[in-house]
Formats: sequence, structure tokens, C-alpha cells
Amino acid sequence: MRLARLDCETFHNTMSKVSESTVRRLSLYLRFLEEFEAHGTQTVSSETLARLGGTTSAQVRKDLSFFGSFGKRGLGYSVSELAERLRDILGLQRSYGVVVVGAGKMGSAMVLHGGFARRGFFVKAAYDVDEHAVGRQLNGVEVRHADQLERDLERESIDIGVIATPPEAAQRIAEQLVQGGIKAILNFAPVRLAVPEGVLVKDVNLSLELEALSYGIRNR
Amino acid sequence: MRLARLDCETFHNTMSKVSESTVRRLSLYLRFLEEFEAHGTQTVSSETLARLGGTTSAQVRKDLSFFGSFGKRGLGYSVSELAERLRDILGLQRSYGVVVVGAGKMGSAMVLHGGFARRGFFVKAAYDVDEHAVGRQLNGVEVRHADQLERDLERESIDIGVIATPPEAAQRIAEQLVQGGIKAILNFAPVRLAVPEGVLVKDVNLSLELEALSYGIRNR
DNA sequence: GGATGTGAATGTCTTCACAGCT
DNA sequence: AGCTGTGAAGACATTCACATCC
Repeated sequence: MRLARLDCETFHNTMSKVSESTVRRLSLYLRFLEEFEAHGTQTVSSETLARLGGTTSAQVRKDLSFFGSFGKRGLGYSVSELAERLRDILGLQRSYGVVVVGAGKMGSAMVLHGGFARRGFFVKAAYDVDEHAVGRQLNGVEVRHADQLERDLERESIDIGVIATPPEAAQRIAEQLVQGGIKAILNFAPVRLAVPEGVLVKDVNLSLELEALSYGIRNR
Repeated sequence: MRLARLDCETFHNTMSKVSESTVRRLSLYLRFLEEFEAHGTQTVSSETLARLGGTTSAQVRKDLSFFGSFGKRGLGYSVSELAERLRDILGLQRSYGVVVVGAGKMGSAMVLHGGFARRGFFVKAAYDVDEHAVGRQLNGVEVRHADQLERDLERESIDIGVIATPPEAAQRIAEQLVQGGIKAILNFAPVRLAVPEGVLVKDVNLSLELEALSYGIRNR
């Protein structure tokens, strides 16, 4: 199937059902492509991406095929072109405004983590209720009182909210974020958030990861 | 199928193939069970666990059925008994020694996070190469120089290593951890670690999570 | 009656294998 | 010759539906 340059949208509309694992792998491939770009490598094969990503070449090709055909048979993929395409597919051509609610260990780590801005995710502010936290600067990002969250969201357009509060507070914050027009939430609090359809929630639960390791250790 | 009280091992040996998603859900169910335990609730149905965990009652029953039959038809599951069984299945009856390598934002967050000890994961030490970090105490956990890692691992028995170093350092640390007899690694560094078969690696990559949200936002 | 436990059916993801370009 | 793109096959996971037992 042949595709004109920029009509990925066509695909998104028609075949919106791409698995989460595919999306995660695409992100991974993009990482590797960017390393190749930095190295000046021109061309890459599905086999190479597969080896780096710990998967198979068929998987790589299938993952890409959901969105079009970006390679040249007998040759492989143009590194820069495929990177461009993946950035487009993943929605990384634009940048995203992020707020972090909860400036404890995890929240601060998210704010201070250097890698996000490089990939277009800009943390605009952090919020907390603790007097010691409020008013501090985290690497140029102001920690404000959580009371200001709703008002701030009306002023500045924010796309993604990170919830790193204690579990009791998480649902209320989620509601404020939704109210403020946020489209996606990265949730570190160990609770299932109730949100309206259309709002994305991604849970990160590190205790769960440790327990998966515990299971794995016990069962060889 | 009827099971004697404590022969979960039988199952682990015979049917070692349980999906990662099942294991994660079991961890989740255990969370809810512990809340019910604290509340004094005696009995719980697959339907209730399903609603809390965002899945279906059939899924809950299937997940459990891989390991035995723990419920009473017509009644549901005994909260305390099922919790006990899940702790057994997940290997949470024992405790685990953990070391955190890399005392930056993520590493410190892992050390300082209160929830892990409660679930049997005890951080015994943290390691870094930075002079400012080495020697500090993080909530009672000493930050040592990474040079000491190998020696320390010989002395104290450690089960799980957390890698929160820059990507360049990760592979070498992984090798030291493996050399030191560690059985599982939680890896925050954005690189694929090469480890001998039998060593478990769980990658956590928060940029990837954000990119999955970005994809989701772009595609409704 | 009411909820479990589980084969069978369905659905989803991965791997195979090869036709089709370059 | 080499590597992609993709239907078809196979593996895996979820859901259905009902016999079974408390």
C-alpha cells in the first residue's frame, strides 16, 4: 500500500485499534532511531531495531505496518524519515504542557527529571499542600499551593497532569484536572481513578513492579 | 480440582506459564483484600474484586484458578484466606533485601518511598559515585560509594537491585549486581540490559509512559 | 439461590513464510 | 540478493456460559 507524505490521519481514523504494546514499542524504536541519527547512520533494518528492542523483525514490521509502509524493500528504513514518521504517529511533533500535583519524592523526581523536556513534555508548575513544599523552586519550576490548581488550569493550557499525591487526595485532584480540561493523567497514586470517558489514565505503581519481581524470583 | 492446603508449589512446577498481566492483577486483588481486612470485611466475591480492579469477575476467577480454588461456591472468598494465598503465590511471605544504585532523583525517591518496606521490600543501602551524594543518609539508609557495591553484595544477601543510574553506567552495574548473586533488577535506565538467563529484569521508563499518553491524546 | 471453577468460544497479539519491490 | 509488507497460522488472553457445589 502506498501513502502520500503526511496522511497518517487517514489511518488513525480508520484503524484506531492499535495495541498499547505496539505503541510502547514504537516509542522504543524511536529512541534507537534518534541514537542512529546522532551517530549519522543513514539506514536501518527491521532486524536491527528488533535486536535493540528485544523483539523480532516481523514484530517491528507489523508494528509499523499499522500506520503505513515506510521502508524500501531490499534496503531497510531511512533513519531520519522513519524517526520523523514515528514522531508524527506518536504525536511528538508538538509539545505538551504538564503539571505535577504532589511535590513529594515521586513528584519532585518527575519535575526534576531532565529527559522529559527534551522530548517535548514541559512541566509548567508543581502543586502541593505542604507549607514546606509550597513556594520552593524545583529546578526553575515553582511549587504552588494546590488551591491554585483550578484557577491556573483555566489560564494556562495544560495537556497532561501527573498525580503523585497520597491516595486519599488522588480522586479529587483528578476531578480538578479533568475540570481544567486536561486530556491525560499519569497516576502514581495506588488507586483506580474514576474519570469521564475520553480522559486517558496511565497508572504507574512501583510496588506492583516489585511484587512482579517477587513472583518471578519465587517461581524461578 | 481440589487442593491440599499448602501445595501451591505443585502448581508452580507444573504450570509455570502464567501471564505477566495475571500476576499484576493478583497484586492488585491483594491490595483490595488488605483494605477489606483492615475494614474487617469477612468475605468478598469475584464480582467485587473485579469492579475494584477494573476487570470482570470471570477474569478474576480465571486468574485465581491458575493456582487453585480458594473460594466457596455460593459464598465467595474468605478475605483473610485469599489474602494469605495471594501473598504466598506472589512470594510475599518472606522479605527481600534491596539495593538502589544511583541516588539521583529517582533513586532517592525509591529509597525514601515508604510503601515498599510495608510490603517486605527493605532497602539496605544506596550507591552513587557523586561526592555530594555519598555519605548522606536517606531516611536511615546510607549512601555508599558505588565502588563498595561488589564487596557489600558478598557480605549481605540482597535479592533485588534497583538501577537508577545514567544509561552509560547501567550495564556495568547490572553485571556487578548479577555477579553479586542478585536475582532480579528493576531498571529505570533507558537501556536494554544484557543479563544471564534466570535473572529477571523489569524496565520502568517514564518517558515511554508519557509518549503513550501523547499517542492517546493525538488519537482521541 | 448464589457464586465459584472451568471447558469451549471468541478475540487479540505474535510469529511464520513468502510474494513483491529495489 | 536482500529486506519489506502482509495474509495466514499459531499462540496466548479474555469472555461466555453453565455444571457444580455450598
